[in-house]
Amino acid sequence: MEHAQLTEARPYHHGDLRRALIEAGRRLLEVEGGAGISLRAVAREAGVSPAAPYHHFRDKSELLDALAFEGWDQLGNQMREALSNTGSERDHLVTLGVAYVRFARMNPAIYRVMIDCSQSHETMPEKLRDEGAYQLTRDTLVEAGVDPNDETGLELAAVAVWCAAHGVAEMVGFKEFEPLRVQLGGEEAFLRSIFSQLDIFRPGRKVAVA
Amino acid sequence: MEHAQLTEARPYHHGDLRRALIEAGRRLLEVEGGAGISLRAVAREAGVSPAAPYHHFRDKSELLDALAFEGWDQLGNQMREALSNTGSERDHLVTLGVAYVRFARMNPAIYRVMIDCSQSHETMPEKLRDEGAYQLTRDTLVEAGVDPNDETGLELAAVAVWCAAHGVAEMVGFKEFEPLRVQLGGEEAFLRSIFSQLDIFRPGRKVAVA
DNA sequence: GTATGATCTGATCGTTGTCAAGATTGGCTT
DNA sequence: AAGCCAATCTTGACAACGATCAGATCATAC
Repeated sequence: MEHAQLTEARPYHHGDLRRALIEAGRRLLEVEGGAGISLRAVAREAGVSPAAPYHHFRDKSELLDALAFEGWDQLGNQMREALSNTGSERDHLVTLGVAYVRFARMNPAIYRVMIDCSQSHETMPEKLRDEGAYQLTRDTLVEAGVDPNDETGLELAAVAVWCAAHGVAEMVGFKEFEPLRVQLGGEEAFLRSIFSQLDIFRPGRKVAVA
Repeated sequence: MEHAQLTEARPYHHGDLRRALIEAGRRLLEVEGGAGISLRAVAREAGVSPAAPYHHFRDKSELLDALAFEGWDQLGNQMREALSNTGSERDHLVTLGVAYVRFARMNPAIYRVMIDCSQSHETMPEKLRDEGAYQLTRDTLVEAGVDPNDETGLELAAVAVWCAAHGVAEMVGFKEFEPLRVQLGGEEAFLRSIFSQLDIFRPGRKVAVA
């Protein structure tokens, strides 16, 4: 939150650069957007030379990984908070989905970094899977009636929820949907409507996972 | 499909460069992946100087736009084909979704370019909306029982389907899901299972669009 | 057959990711 | 307390990139 330490008498060895770089990166992502993030720009923003980051990150991609990690952490917290701020009206899943999409839409550049990192690793972000939103989703699914002993079914449902949330997060901002958005009474109502529509893929009933 | 025309006697004024650049770009996207696509590399692949493309595209982004355009076109065709190759088993929507995801997974770099371009324009790709998969989806939705006179509901449903398909396309490749994929009997079965799960967001019944 | 305008090249600029070599410094050993 | 070591930071460099511009080259309209 506080400004950088550029103007102050630069300490010879910058107390904790790694952290400063991460926060500089986050600032740049929020302000400049995803395009304006170069390793050099991050170093510049943190007040160090262009080569300094290489003592804390092997790659540019490793810096991005760190930014992504923080992003998933923050997202998890926001979803947890959203869940605890809601009454027990039984549509907890929608609450989670709305929180997810809301984060993605309010921090588009950071969210893009998160997704790109995951995809380049071909791996689900640990912060999501282990302690974050994924567990939250599974719990909520069980609470919503999914058999907790049917691990396959539970995993499948969680994947589906995540896929849907991500899809909505990335597609819902297009200008073409603006009329729909206002007609439905704003972004949140729009999101809820979309999520409510997501039964359309179901040709039969509750699928047996065979 | 055929190789480049580097080795031949270079025509002084390259017959139709614009087209050659697009196809060179497509080749690079397929082979090198999304990272290895630079304007200079495309020019190199097409056998022209690094400045040549600027007579046909204002920007690098304009070249990517053209690539994205072709991608959406190709995707539309594949979905149409998938639909016509299927019996009338009434799960046409799932067929469409599977075709969509299949394209995205078999051409990941191109698909990424498509999505990035759309997002940077904050606009739905015209090839999708006007003559492509979107209309196809709407038709299939009507066929599946959505009231064709309820424009709002129809649009909402189509958005939801697209969101879900995109989400699945981008999330379904993670290694964590490999056991699930084999357990369910391969990629297609996995996809169908996920799509079948997508009723979980529905807390009530068929949503009234107010 | 020549002028015009479109197309292509070469050279160049500013920026980026990355690396190697040298400067600086906090902390451990004795 | 002195001195050394390894971690940290800077300087300088390199290749590759996007972009621009002056000039060469060609197809074509007149």
